[in-house]
Amino acid sequence: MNIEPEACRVEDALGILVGKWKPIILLHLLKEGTQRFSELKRSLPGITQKMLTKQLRELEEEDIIERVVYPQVPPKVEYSITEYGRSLEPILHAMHEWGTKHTLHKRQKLRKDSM
Amino acid sequence: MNIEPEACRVEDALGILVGKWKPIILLHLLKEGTQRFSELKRSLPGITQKMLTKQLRELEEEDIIERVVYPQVPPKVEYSITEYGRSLEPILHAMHEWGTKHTLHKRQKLRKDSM
DNA sequence: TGCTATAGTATACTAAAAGATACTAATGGA
DNA sequence: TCCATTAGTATCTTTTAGTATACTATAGCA
Repeated sequence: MNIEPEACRVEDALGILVGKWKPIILLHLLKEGTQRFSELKRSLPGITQKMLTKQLRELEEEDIIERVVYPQVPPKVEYSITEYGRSLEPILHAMHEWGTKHTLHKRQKLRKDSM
Repeated sequence: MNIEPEACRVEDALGILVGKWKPIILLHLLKEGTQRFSELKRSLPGITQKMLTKQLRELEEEDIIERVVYPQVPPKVEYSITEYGRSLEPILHAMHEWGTKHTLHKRQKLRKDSM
């Protein structure tokens, strides 16, 4: 792994995953498959329309998700993970694994600190 | 992988890695081993003292790095990755791998768009 | 005596991310 | 006729992240 500033690409992956909502959006699309805008919104309690739209547009821009508009009223727009987007799965998985262990670690630390 | 909001731990890993400087700091410590504050600062062109201190403190707080102060003047403080911190390596590696592919992907997309 | 080096802290500032709230178009149904 | 529905925009405010710059203590050295 070449970590020289010019060659280090860790930031690229990070840049795509970063944001309060992006990881959850991706995990949902990975798990549930194609989802409508309103379905995603319901799955993400607390997100505003504006934020959801923004995150989706950014992910679309990077070819991570695909947006399909059905020309009907009321509107219907479906989002799904692209094949390319699926390649992020190992990272998300590694982070989830680590996060689970981290929770234990923190818990142990708390116990130790309170002794 | 359980992605339910209460059980999803992806954010934990992300939270630790996020920041303009944290990944680079970690990669440097992983590659070079123990480093003094000033060595790190020289390795991170553009970072301010305040930022470096802040990032290091946050990483220390999470047990990712260890800080050792030598009681001498001028001061000497050494930072190194903990065993626990090393467990982040798979994530960093996966991100680096992905980032490398992503660069190619973007390049191909640009070529396609300009046709 | 005054300078350098080290690892910081203090204060003020700017920029970016996120949140709150209100608004829109067009159709189908009561 | 009026209301609900959907997938958004438009504006504004707040919060957080990051930058710039100046300051500190103290030993050793010229």
